[in-house]
Amino acid sequence: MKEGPDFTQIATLMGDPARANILTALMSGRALTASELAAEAGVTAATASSHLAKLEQGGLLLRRKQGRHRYFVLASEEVAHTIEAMMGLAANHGHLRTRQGPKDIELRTARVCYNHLAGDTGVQMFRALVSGGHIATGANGLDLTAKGAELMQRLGLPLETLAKSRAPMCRECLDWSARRSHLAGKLGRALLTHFETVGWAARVPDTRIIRFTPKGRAAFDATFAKQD
Amino acid sequence: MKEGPDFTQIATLMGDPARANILTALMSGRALTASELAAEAGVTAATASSHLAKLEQGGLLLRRKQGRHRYFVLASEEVAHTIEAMMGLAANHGHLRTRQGPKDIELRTARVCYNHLAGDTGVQMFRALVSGGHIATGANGLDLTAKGAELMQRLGLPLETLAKSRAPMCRECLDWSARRSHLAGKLGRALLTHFETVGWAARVPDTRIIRFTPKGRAAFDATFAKQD
DNA sequence: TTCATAGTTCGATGCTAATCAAAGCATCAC
DNA sequence: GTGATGCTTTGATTAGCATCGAACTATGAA
Repeated sequence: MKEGPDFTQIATLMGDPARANILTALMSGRALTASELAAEAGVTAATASSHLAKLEQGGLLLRRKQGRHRYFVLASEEVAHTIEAMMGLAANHGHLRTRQGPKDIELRTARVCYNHLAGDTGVQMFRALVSGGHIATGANGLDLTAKGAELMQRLGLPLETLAKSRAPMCRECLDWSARRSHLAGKLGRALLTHFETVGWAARVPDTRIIRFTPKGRAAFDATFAKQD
Repeated sequence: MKEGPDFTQIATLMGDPARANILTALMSGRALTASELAAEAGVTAATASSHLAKLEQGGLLLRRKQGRHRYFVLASEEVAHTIEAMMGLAANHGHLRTRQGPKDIELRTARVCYNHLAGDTGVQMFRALVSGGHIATGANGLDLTAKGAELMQRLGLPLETLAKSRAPMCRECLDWSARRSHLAGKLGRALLTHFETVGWAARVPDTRIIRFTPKGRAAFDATFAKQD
């Protein structure tokens, strides 16, 4: 018995409310300082510092020193993916943090998941890319097709730069709200960045919400048409 | 802030060593009794009972009453998937439970993940199915192609029966040891059952290990050839 | 019926870990 | 330098919870 890796430490780290708040805040993909995270978690700086040390030690967070600030980010996309999976279980079981408000609806419509687009809009994009034959399952998992590369060129994504790093181009990430896959990986990140750069969408400050402009929404829908 | 579902309860449930042992044991996909799980977790029946109640309450387990026994199983494939993700993080960070022994190697070669085949062998099968065009990404995620259906017919899988339930036919599950996808979903389950039925492989009692017979291994490799 | 086995509930115990205030470092501004 | 800000360390306090033995309930066997 007792087969397989021991995940108790990781689970314990995620199981404390203050630490869960910290992790949730970092799901926005932004680097936040220790003080910001303390406020986010609703604890004093001392307590937060202790939590952050543990999270870093446990491999969930990375710490970057910059002047007298310490910035924290999630350690990897895999960590983000696991957190989304946990949120999925929680949502499934009715552990929503708040009553469904307008904010919650916006979250479900479009939000940041670590560094890529999630929510209904993210799922819509994923399905459109698949249906259009722009991404397809290859021997190494999901990958960009030639047709897909063409589309990205047309949109103006710097594919050559993306190709340089060895990280996977496409990854699936299970969306906690829509309960379907959306696109993660380098491409997912690049697309979200692109939408922000060209002004189709912008993040609502201090939240994970992404808000599309009317024009941006129209352009997005034209590019990634809804599937039945 | 505090956006998204609150996963602290779920994480806390997974974060206790006794409960983690219980969950790990149930990753074998078998239904185990309260006493068996108590032994597995290394605690008394009283303690285990308390843990099992909490796990059921938290939606991670299902309880089935049968005579004077209570059988427990994981509540869903999604729960299994989340646990695998946590194991992936843990393995990545060196929290292996034991030093790499022969048992560990067997686990990495072929094991049960909830109800389907995982480990190198599971990954091999997944890649072969994808390369051979037997499964492909469709609008609703991974799906069996016509060519794939043909293969399954040839193997003798009861596709009609499978098609009846509304659960997804194919799902990807990230393998904690190989760090690649293997096949879950109804098809994944049916294939593993098939291998056992036709005697290609058998479970090692009281473990998650699956051991292939020499003949079974040969047949498996012929059907699902290793990819580069 | 009587005994044995499976599981749950209860109460007591003890340990772990979250928390904060205060003091200590480190960095920046002046 | 002096003061201010950001963060960490230390030590004391406290609350929660895992644990077990023992009593209790339910099912099955003889």
